[in-house]
Amino acid sequence: MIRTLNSQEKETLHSALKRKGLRPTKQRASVYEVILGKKDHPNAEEILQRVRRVLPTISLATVYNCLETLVACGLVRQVNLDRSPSRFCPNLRPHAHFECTKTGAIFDLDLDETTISTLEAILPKGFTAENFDLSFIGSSNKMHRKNLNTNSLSKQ
Amino acid sequence: MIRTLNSQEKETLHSALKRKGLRPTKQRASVYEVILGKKDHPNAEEILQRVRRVLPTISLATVYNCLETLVACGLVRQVNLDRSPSRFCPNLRPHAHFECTKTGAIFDLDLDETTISTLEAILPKGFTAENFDLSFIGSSNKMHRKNLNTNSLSKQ
DNA sequence: TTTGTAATTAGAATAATTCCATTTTTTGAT
DNA sequence: ATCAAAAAATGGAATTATTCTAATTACAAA
Repeated sequence: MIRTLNSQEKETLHSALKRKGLRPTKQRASVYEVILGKKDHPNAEEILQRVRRVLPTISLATVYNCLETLVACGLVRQVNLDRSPSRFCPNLRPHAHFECTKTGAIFDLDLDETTISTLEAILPKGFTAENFDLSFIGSSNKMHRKNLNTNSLSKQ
Repeated sequence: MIRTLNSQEKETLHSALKRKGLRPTKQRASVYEVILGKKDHPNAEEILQRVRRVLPTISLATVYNCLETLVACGLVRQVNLDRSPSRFCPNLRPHAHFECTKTGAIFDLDLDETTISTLEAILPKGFTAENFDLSFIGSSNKMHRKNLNTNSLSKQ
């Protein structure tokens, strides 16, 4: 069940790479494809397993290289929860993460404008944030569906 | 310049340990002392260096053990920013962290009730958080004073 | 005081990630 | 197309934070 990039996604990838003078290799495309294909916040090792179904000889080092490139190009986000291996996420909207202690599932929680303003207001004068990270840990009654193709949830 | 625990701090430590059936050893007291003494969010290695001024033979493994114990007792908090080594913090009030990209300094940003409510309101129905982590990365014009004995800042 | 339990210790082991040297691929100029 | 230069991929070694293990030491209660 291997999803391929549609032409719009391909264009997004190619132009983001070109903007930085980087080449659109099949390894980079496959890693990007895997991250878009199943939005379950996989780590590098899991991404390696999935990419190998298409490129059986890709190495873990290359997966790390591709991930670094995709993050630097702003195409995917690196998510660090506590000290567990970094996970990767294609959701570029402002959002928080929720990790369910029962299932291990990670959900995106989209943030509305009001909430974002409240977060910005936490900063004292003289502080400028270029980025923030917000995560919750707890339990939820949402099932962790194997093929969930979005896990963004909003309030209510 | 070695600070020692005052009687109230000693009492806090001893009773928190006793509640879990753990012993108040000099290693645990020293690690706690170091974390209270300079609120600059040191990591395990930095804590080792500081504790060794008092207990020259303490090992890194013991520092890790003591930190785990103190965190489990709710006396200190473990702060993970990205994938850098865990840091430790004696501030038990609800707060966020701000890491300055210029100086590396980490500041506590205390959160008021309204902000905490806004954070809780991010969770959809069916989600219950037992904990959250909020951190900012950016730059600030606050100096990183070597002997800053508090780094909590509030809005304004 | 012994005696069992807990804590400390040094060093080995682990795990995620990065680094390094080599090979392969791609690009652009001819 | 052909070749040279640059970039990327590769496998394996190195690094780093942390945990584990086995042995020793300290402590508390009987």
